[in-house]
Amino acid sequence: MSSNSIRARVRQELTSEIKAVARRQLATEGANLSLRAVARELGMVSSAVYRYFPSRDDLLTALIIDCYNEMGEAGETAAAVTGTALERWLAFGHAIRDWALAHQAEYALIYGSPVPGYRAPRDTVEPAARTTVVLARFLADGYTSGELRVTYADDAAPPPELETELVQALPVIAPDIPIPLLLRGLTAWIQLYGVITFELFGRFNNFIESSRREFFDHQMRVMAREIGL
Amino acid sequence: MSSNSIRARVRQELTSEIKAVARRQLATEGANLSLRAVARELGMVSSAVYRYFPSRDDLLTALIIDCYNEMGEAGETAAAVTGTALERWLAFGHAIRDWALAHQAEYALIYGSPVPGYRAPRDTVEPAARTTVVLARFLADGYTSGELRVTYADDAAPPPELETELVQALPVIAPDIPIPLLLRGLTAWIQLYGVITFELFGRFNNFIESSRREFFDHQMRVMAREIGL
DNA sequence: ACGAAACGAGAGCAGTGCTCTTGACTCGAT
DNA sequence: ATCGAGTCAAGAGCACTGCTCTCGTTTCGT
Repeated sequence: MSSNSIRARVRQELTSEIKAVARRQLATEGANLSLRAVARELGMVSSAVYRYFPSRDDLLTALIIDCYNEMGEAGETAAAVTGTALERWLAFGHAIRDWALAHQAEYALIYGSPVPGYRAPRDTVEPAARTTVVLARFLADGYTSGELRVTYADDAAPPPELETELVQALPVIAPDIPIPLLLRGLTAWIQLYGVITFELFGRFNNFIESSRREFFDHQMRVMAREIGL
Repeated sequence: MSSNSIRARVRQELTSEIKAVARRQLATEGANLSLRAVARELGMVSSAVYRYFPSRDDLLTALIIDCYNEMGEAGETAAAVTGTALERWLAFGHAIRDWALAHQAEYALIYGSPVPGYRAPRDTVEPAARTTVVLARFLADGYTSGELRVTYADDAAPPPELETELVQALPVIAPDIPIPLLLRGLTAWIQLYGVITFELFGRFNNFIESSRREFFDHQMRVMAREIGL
């Protein structure tokens, strides 16, 4: 059978070996990592790498997909922990942040500036949505189970254009939650990644240095109250 | 006098011309713009550009400083508008967003992923702080004038390590405001740039498309209430 | 008017992504 | 066991990059 042939196995191993080396290079070179340097480190010639990834962008795509999946899995397992909704929310947030801190270059690759000239293929959108799906499910479950207790009494009503667009997107995001809760969830979503991005991209330098984890935790608790925890 | 010599004037003009071309290239090539391409577009040879910028990184630094100053100026003039504190807050936020939308590559350069291998020199920190200074002054003025009415009754107390670090940083950021207000201001600060970053980096694609301005406005109003407007 | 400094142009070096060709290897089917 | 097809690593080569150095020329301050 072809899938177990020597060639297929070697190909599989070499493919992940290339990705591993490329991810190590990502830390120092960022998105413009050198395919030739990867090949050099693996003791092969650059043209050989093209047997495994038809272009540098395809290698980047493979890395991006892997990173999205890793972060998504980290978020999923954290959110699946047993405990109160608040505990699960905090576990989720810290899981995302921990992964980002441990893989700064990878986080920059998937959540930082878009790589110029790179067009993300369709294969990336599903892995990219994993963490967002966790969050949406968290909101939906919390709402139907009653764990999220929010009163939207003094919420500013969204302008009609925004509301219709949100209603339109609701079925594919988080069905059966009210628009005000979705808006608050979006605030929390943006805040979560906003804090991480600011932290990793140096916005807290010479300002918040030793208590960044505490700051993140505080912001996540503020957002927890925002979504009704 | 040397500052009025032909050479000095030509040098001044060519310097800004190089920066202008480089910024145009920024849109298509991002942070890895080509010094040679810039030179080519200006009809000179690549080595000539090195008379004006000793390295590509120095050219990037010049662009970064210019961008910080432009955005800072946009924020300053917007915040100086006459009106209620809420109006000034909204004007500030939209000014930042408008500048970012009009200069997407430039925004990515200063607020996106750190350029690998690039170390920002000291000259950049003051321009970088301009928008933040506007915001800090806004908080301080609003607090002393009583325009910001916040009750911190059910605010979660920050952990002591975070509080001491914030107290330590308070004098250089926004003197004479209480820590709870500073924390809420940080939330608003992060949210402002978080929404813009998500919008520009494609996080809203296939989700919020035509009502992005309304969404941003809504988030800014949520944050306005957060800081007591 | 003269020496110094600044300047543009060109050649050159090492590196890059990518293509094409060449020869060796492995595979599945006969 | 053999043989054609597909796969592989290697190398040469193209156009590009940042950067350095040298070489005449121009401009400056004195």
